Amino acid sequence: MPKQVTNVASDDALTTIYRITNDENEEAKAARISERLGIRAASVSGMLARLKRDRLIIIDKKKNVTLTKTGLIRATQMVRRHRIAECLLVNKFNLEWWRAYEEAHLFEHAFSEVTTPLIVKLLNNPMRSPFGYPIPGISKSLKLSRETILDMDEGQSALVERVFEEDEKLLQFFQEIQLFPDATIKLVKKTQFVGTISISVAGKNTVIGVDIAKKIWIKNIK
Amino acid sequence: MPKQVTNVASDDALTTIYRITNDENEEAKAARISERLGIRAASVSGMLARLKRDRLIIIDKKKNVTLTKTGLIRATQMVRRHRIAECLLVNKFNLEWWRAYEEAHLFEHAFSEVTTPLIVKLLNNPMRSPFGYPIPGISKSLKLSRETILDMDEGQSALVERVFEEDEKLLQFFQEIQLFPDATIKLVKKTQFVGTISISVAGKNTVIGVDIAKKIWIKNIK
DNA sequence: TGTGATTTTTAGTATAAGCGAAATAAGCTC
DNA sequence: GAGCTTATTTCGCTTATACTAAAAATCACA
Repeated sequence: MPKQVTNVASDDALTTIYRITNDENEEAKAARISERLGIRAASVSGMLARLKRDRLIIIDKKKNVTLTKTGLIRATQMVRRHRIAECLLVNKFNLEWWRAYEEAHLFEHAFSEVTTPLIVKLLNNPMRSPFGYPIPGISKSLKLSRETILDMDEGQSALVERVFEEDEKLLQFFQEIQLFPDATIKLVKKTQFVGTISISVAGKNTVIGVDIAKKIWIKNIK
Repeated sequence: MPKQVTNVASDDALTTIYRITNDENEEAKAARISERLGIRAASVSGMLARLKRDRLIIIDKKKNVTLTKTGLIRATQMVRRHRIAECLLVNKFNLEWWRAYEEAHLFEHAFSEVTTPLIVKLLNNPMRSPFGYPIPGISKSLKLSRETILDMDEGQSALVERVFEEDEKLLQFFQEIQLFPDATIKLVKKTQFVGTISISVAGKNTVIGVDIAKKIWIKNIK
């Protein structure tokens, strides 16, 4: 047998596939996975081959990766642990919000069948992560909004549902302007021809790029 | 570069060497490390070669392994994290005492420079692990007692300082008879010629083997 | 000192993870 | 459809970690 200590790498790959297909509703192509995991395309190719061999993923004719039943179970478990870890870190350890994603990445692999329920209990059954994502669990998980700021019209307001969580610099920016889940956001001006959008959060105006706008999902537009 | 995700295996080896030499005051031979890590002697040989190459250990003429300055720093850090994790698990997560060693083994690798201080704060600067071991830290750590039950005479009492923590079955037994750190233990009868010792803990008598007796360190004999 | 028993090392094998370079395959655009 | 560009795979290499089997070195003690 190989080292067998941890399956960190393959679990991470499964998690990434889950996020792309499930949370972002995008096609999971090898190139995308490569960017997200920060490893070379050639390495992803090998990784996908192993995951396929182990029947954790399926690769269709168009090279899109989807999780098999088993793969989905594994990925869901890891995502669940990750988000529980984020709650633990922020709510109990008082970790700075913007650091939670990366630090939770370390903790998710430490959670076991034995400890996870204890932590869930301590946290009082959290339903969402600090970034607004539902925590998949025993019950069916909450539905994700697919609308982003780009779907708003000028003058409309909405609630922030969730934000892209994998970029600490971006999270720090969100923190600065107090753009958190459940914050009210108002679209002041759309100037997509220059690639920017003016929003107002917590009484202050800010200009963000279109790419960033796509990373802020919202709900209850009015 | 290699995979580089974690150095779990070599960190574990360093930790084991630390425990054997420091906590148990024994000679760290490859054979012993092999037993503790649960890997074959040949694998230990390779591991030690790597650790030596990286100047984390020294192997003397008698094949005893000791940590270098760098190795000691690494090992101490891991032991520290491990014991903090034990405290967290038992005191905050309400994990069963006897499970703490193994579960903490998973958590220790999750603790970072950023999160460890937060957890220490939450735990209010713990000085000892649930099994009675000092938590090495910034300040010089507490001195370890080298006396075990075997050093007591019949009729004497003492306080349990610490117990061997790496065997869940044994820990469950300790829990049953309520033999915890700080418990008072009385040596009722020494019958070493049959390899057993009678002790009294929490008002109840129990007979244990000599090998087990060596795994209960005590202090304040009177 | 000799001789079994224990320990340690060597040799050879395997797997997971990565990498770079180069070859292929797929998509697009004109 | 030709030709570019991007994506994916293949090839060849590397390292860490384990294993088995066998050889070599050490120990223990009679």
